[in-house]
Amino acid sequence: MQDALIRKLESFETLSDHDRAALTALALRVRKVGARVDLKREGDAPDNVHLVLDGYACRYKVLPDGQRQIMAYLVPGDFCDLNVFILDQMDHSIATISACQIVDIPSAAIEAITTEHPRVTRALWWCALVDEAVLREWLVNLGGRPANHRIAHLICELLLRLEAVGRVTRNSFEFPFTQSDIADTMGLSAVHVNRTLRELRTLGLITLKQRVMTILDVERLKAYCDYNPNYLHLRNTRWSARRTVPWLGSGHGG
Amino acid sequence: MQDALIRKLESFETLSDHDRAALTALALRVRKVGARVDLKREGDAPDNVHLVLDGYACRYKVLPDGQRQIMAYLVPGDFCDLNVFILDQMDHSIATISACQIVDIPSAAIEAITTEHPRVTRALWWCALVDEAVLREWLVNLGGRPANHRIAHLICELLLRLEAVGRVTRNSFEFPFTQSDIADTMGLSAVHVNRTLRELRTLGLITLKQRVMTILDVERLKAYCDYNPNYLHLRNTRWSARRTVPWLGSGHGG
DNA sequence: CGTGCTGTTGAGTAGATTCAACTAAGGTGG
DNA sequence: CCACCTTAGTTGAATCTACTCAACAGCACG
Repeated sequence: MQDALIRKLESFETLSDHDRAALTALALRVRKVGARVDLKREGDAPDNVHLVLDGYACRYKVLPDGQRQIMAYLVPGDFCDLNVFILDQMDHSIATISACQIVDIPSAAIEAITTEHPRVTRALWWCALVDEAVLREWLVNLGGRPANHRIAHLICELLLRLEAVGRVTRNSFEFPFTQSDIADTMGLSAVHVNRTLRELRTLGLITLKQRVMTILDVERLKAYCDYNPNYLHLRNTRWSARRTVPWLGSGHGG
Repeated sequence: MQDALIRKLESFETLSDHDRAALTALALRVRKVGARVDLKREGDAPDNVHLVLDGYACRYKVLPDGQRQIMAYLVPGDFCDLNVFILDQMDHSIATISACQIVDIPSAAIEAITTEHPRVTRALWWCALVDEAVLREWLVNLGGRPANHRIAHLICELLLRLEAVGRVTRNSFEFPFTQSDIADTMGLSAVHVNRTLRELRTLGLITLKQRVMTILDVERLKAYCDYNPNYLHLRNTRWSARRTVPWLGSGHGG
């Protein structure tokens, strides 16, 4: 199950065996990290690039009043800090949610792969742009949707992102987040998250037990929150948006 | 006043005359666009790179129920779409707020400048990372702060960003946003924005008339909303965070 | 001199919060 | 093996922040 990154990249661009081998070679220094551990703290100087191979992590900030805001979920195949080496210091922290496998990649190794593998370079660019698009969609979520749609939207997004890295089986996936985590993500109180999850359960849209989320009716859940996956820019998956020009795969990667 | 971009980049990295000349040469095709005009619509295919030379614009999305969510303000010196040429289609729209001067830059010109000017390349990277950091901070704003702090925070951010491009005089700057714009930005109703602005005026923190925002007491306003400018990663300005290693300017741009 | 957009203010309402009590589950040590 | 402790989840009641609806004032524009 170490191919999360490759699977994700291939949901955008078809890679050659050579490309895949180069990516696999990045995962030399794999490290196991427990749940609820800081990988990086706000103010730290960037060092290596970190990649989540397995498990869930998040970006977060803590406000002066102690309030925590989670700004991103990092799932297998996601980079923690692909480009931050430009900056002097982290402006947010990164912590594991569940136990994780993390790869430390020297930024020189990233530079090397990008000079030799144009398709991989394009795909890494795509990663960064999608991360930003997800951030924008979360902003829409917090700014424009009520609590029940907000949480449904998050669940839809996780389904698609996890499916792109092969972590979904029969519409079920690992869900190690506590209700407090979701509250700090969605700008809600933990109590209200509890009631909202109950609503989604009562409506027969999801079940959630033993840290496993199951979506009972994907189409109904998507309709419930008007979910539009275009911002994930998935191309080679069953969720890909219909396009006028299905300019698929085998890119000549300029 | 065409040097907004250069000024902004120099708040991160000192540039040579040669670098500056190359950047100035980008602004060939300048275009005037009226207020409230779409520059790009969701679903469009990316074409050129667009740069705001003068005026204010925004990124936004419209939800199925007609609700508009603004996700970013673009001020002089900001790129609309520095890297989106990787993607097949825009996942959000971009519109002017006030009348603007926009430069259309062929992506080839960007590629050319980045191969020849490593300091400029680093600085453009920095732009993209700061844009993302601003987005994260906005998420914190919507998720974690009450309406009054939220709006105060936005005003503080605009002050710093506009100061970095020379658009602030005696703590005053152009503020062409309507209260509805602010509402759609901050996830509030226009009525509540009105009352909140009145609160800030009553507290003697700001004045706002004839589309000009004046901050009466910058330190008090920043204290009011616990403003921390670290996410803007400004280095060569009076707002720069104190650093242990002031590894300033004249970077050997690797 | 109306028309439309922006801003302002009041009144009633609703969605979400806080506080609080309590249950369930998991882990630890005697 | 069970008492104990801690964390996560659940539910009720009261409160509050922010919303909706509505009316109106100021101003620009044709």
